[in-house]
Amino acid sequence: MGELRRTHDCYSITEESLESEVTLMGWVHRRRDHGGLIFVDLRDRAGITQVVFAPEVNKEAHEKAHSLRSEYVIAVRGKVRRRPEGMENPKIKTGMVEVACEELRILNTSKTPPFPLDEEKDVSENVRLKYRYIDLRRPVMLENLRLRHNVCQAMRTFLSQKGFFEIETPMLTRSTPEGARDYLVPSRVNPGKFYALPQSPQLYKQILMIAGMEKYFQIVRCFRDEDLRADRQPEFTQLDMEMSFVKEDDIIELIESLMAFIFKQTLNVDVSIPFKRLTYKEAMERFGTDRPDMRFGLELVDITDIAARCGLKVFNAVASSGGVVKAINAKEMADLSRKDLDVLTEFAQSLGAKGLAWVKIKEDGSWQSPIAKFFKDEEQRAIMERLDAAPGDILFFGADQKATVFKVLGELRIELAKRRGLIPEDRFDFVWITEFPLLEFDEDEGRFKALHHPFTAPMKEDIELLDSDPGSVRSRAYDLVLNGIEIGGGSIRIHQQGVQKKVFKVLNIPDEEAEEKFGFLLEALTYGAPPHGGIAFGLDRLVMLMAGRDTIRDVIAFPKTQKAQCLMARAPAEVSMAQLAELYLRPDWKKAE
RNA sequence: GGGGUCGUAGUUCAGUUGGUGAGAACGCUGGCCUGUCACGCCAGAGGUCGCGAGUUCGAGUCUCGUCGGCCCCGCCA
Repeated sequence: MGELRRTHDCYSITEESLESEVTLMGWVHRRRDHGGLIFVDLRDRAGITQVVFAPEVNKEAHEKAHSLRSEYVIAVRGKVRRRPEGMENPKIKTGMVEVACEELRILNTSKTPPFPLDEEKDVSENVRLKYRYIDLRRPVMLENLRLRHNVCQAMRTFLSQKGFFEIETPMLTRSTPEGARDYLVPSRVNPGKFYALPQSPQLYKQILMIAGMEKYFQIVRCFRDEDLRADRQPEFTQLDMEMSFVKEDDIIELIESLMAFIFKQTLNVDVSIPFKRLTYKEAMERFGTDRPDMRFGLELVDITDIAARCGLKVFNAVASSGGVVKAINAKEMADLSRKDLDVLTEFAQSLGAKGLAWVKIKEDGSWQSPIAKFFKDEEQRAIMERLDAAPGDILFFGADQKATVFKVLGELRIELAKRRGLIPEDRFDFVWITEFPLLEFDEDEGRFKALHHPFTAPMKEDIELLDSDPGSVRSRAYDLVLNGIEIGGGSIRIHQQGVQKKVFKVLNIPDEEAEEKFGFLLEALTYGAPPHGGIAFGLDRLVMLMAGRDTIRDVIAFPKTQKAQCLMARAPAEVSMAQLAELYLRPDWKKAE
C-alpha cells in the first residue's frame, strides 16, 4: 500500500467531498476501458464509486489501469470531482461524483471469478458454497450479514439495558437422553468418554438462575445431528434467555418489546404489539398446525356433526370412530380446473389423506361435486352456512383421524394461498401459541415424551392429571411464530425437585438414569431454586424472515449442505490413524447394514 | 431410512422419436475506441456432456449403479 492510507469508503464519497483528495481501497467491480479513458467501478463493503483514469490526470495510472481485471484489489488516490453535465448515474448513491485517479496501486490480482457477482443472477448453490468468499462479496449477501449483525447488536443493546447479563456456557458438555441426536467429541484424557456439543444451553441457564444471576442471555451456537432443511442446519444460533421470578406474561411482554425494538432499529418497521395469542388447541383446530401463518384466512371449520348424519359412508365412518371432518372454504376459487383438483388431490394423498373431497358452489347456490348426492338440501345448507359459502367458492373436505386432517388441510391451506398469491410478502405477522400439551405419546417407543423438554412446568390446574391422564396435561410453554415459521419457544420451568422427579417418572426415565444424567440439576433444585422461565429464538430464522430469504443458508456465513458438509473447507474429513489412536478410537468402523 | 428434482463451456441454459463436426448468451483472451456506467465494435480461445458400467452399428439422449446440489416426508426435547 506504500504510504497510502484509506481515507474514505465507496459510499461516503459525495458532493461534500468535492475537490478534496481521497484514497479508496477495494475491489474492481467492473472496468470499462475506452482506450483513451478508463472507468472502474470500485467496490468495497460500503458501496461503489466510479474511478476515472485519464492520461491528462495521470499518465502512469492510466496506463496501469489497462491491466486491471475483475476483483483485482486496488488502492486509488485522486480528487473527487463532479461528473460532467448529463453523465450522472442516479442508480448509485455516489453517482453525482467520481474520483479522478492520480495514483493507482494494485494491491493484489485475482483470477477471473468462477461466477459473476454483479447481478442477482442465480448461480447454483454448490458453486456458491465452494467459493463462499466470493459469494459473500455479492451485495445481497453482504447486506444479509450486515442485517444479522445489526439484529444481534439490537438484542444486546436492549437486553443489557433491561439488566441482563451475557454469560457463556460450555461447548463441551455431556450427552443427554431425549431430544435430538448429539454431536460427540471424544475425550483424550478420559479414554472411552465423550463430550457432547450442546443442543441448547438449557440446563446451564437454569443452573444460572439457581446461581442467582436473575437475568441471563447469550447469543449461542447450538448443535443437533439431524437431517437438514431449508430452515435447519446442524449448527445454528439462538438467542437464549432466562429470567427468575417471572410468569408467562412477564416473558411474553418483554419479548414483544424486544421484537419491536429489533424491527424498528434494523428495518425501521413498526410491528404492532401485543402480538396475537392462540392456544395450541385453537391453533390446531383453526389452522391445522401449531405454527400458523396468520397473514391469510382459509381457516379450517369443523363439520363433524353434520358429516355424521349425511349419506356419505366415508364421513359417517370417520365421525363414528373418533375422527373428525373439517372443511376449508376457498373463496372464489371455483374456477380451479379438473387438473388443478387432481394435482391438489395428489398433494393431499402425499400427506396421508385417502382422498380430497370438494364442492363447487354454483351461481344458484347448488353443489357441483362428486359427493353432492350424498347430502340432503338441509345438510348442504347447514354446511354452507357454517363455512359462509357463496357462489364461486369451492369447499375442500378432510375426513380422518385428527392428526391426519390437521396435517392435510393445514398444508392444503398454505398451498391454496400460495397458488392464489394470497400471502402478502411485506408483512410480519407474529402470533404466540400457548398451552401446549406437556407430553405426547410416542407410538414407536410406547411411552410419553416431552413435547418441549422435560424441564417444562405443567399448568398448575393440570398437575393432578399427571397420574390419571398425562396426555391431557397442558404445559406453561409458549412458542413465537412469525409468518408461519416457529422462531422461538420457551416455558416456565420446573423449580421444585418433587415436580421434576414426577415428570421424569411419567416420562419413564428411571430414577437411576435421572440421577445419572440430571443429578446435578435435581440436587441444585434443592438449594433454593427460584421460580424461573425463559425462551430461545432461532436467530438464523428470524434474520432470514427479516431479509426476505427462503433459506437460513443465505444469512449464515458458512453454512453446510444437505449432506452436512462444508464445500469450501471440505469438512468433515478423514483424520490420521495417529489422531484416532490418541483418542482411543478404533478406525475399523463400518456402516451398519 | 424414503419420495421428488437437477447435473452439458468459467456461469446460466438449449440440445427433437438415439443419427453429420455439441450450440446460445454472458464471461474470458487479443485488437480498436476520451464520457462510459450491463460501454460499443472486430477477432479468437474455451467441452472427460458429474463418474462408472450396460443396451446399440451408433448414447449428451435409453437402462442400471454411483457421487453431488436443492426441495419434501420421517427425524428435529
